Amino acid sequence: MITIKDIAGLAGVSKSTVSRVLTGTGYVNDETREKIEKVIKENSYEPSESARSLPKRITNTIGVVVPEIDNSFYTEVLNGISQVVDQNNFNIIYFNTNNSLAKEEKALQMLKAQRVRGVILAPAVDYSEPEATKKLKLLLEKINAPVVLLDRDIDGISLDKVVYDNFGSAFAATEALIKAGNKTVGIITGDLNLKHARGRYEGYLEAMKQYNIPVIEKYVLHGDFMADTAYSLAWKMYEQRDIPDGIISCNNRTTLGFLRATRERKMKLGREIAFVGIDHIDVLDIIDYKYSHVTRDTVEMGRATMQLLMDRIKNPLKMNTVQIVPYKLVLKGTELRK
DNA sequence: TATCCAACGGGAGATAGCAA
DNA sequence: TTGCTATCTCCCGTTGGATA
Repeated sequence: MITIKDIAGLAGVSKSTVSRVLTGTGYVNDETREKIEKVIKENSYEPSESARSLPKRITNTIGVVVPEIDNSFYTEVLNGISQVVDQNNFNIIYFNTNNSLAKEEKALQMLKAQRVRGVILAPAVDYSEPEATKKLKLLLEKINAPVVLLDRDIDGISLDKVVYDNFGSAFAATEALIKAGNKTVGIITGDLNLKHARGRYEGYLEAMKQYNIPVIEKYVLHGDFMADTAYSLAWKMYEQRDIPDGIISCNNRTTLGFLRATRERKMKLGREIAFVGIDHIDVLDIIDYKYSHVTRDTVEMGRATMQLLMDRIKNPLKMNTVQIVPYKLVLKGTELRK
């Protein structure tokens, strides 16, 4: 690896003169500057960011910790984050925790060691246990950099956050089914140990209550936000030949699992079962697959999160901000059972 | 004005010193 | 001789102060 010392040796100057050329500070003779720039170009030298951060004790690196990097929701959010990062000449380190608390703790430890400028955290778990929350608090304090929560909220920790209207989105999905004339409405839930999953379930319950539609327990399919689980639950429901008029699913993966089972059972959406999913699945647009859903601007959600972090870096003393990302109902006819 | 020296900081790797 | 711990050295780029 070529270092500033090598460049200095090749140019016949000290490394501090090279440093002044790199930073554009201090006095450097024009002839010497040109000579150094020539050597830098010839050797494709690029300064080490980690070494640059040593004297300043800060970096221009942002740590992003997400629970499911393979979930298209997070890839779209990361796209938004990257856009703001690029505009501000920062760098990103990504960590995927696979919804594991241990991996999340390890990621945060590593971000502390990297002396990152800020952290965007989409928590792996619910932190419903006070001990776990206390441990996370300590960990975040040690990082000594601003943290913004993404998508998943944590009770008992005061931070900037960008979260989704989970309650409202599930309410809207359920209401759409009810307004379409469906008399029985079911739900494939997420993992109800998670706060955002409970929020969506409560939105469903509230819509049912407001429209005086009874919640039938057998139509409440307890999932975990994973496609395979939703697939098994839907398959089992079809096998028993006892299905509700309509059903909502609580995230993109749940929708995929449900749609797979529906296709395999040769059931027709909007004819034999009405359906509204939470989250848009862009790959289905490619094959022009139409299904009603509640969507949100995920790229904008990423941009807003990163912008919030930039604001916090610039103004550490400002009041905490909570941004709630709005939902949008997109009806394609599958909400209506004919 | 132009250039150099040395300190800074955290971590990795090397070395020294000690006990078993 | 081996294993462990403590200490030292080096790495990197930046920067304040010294020097020519």
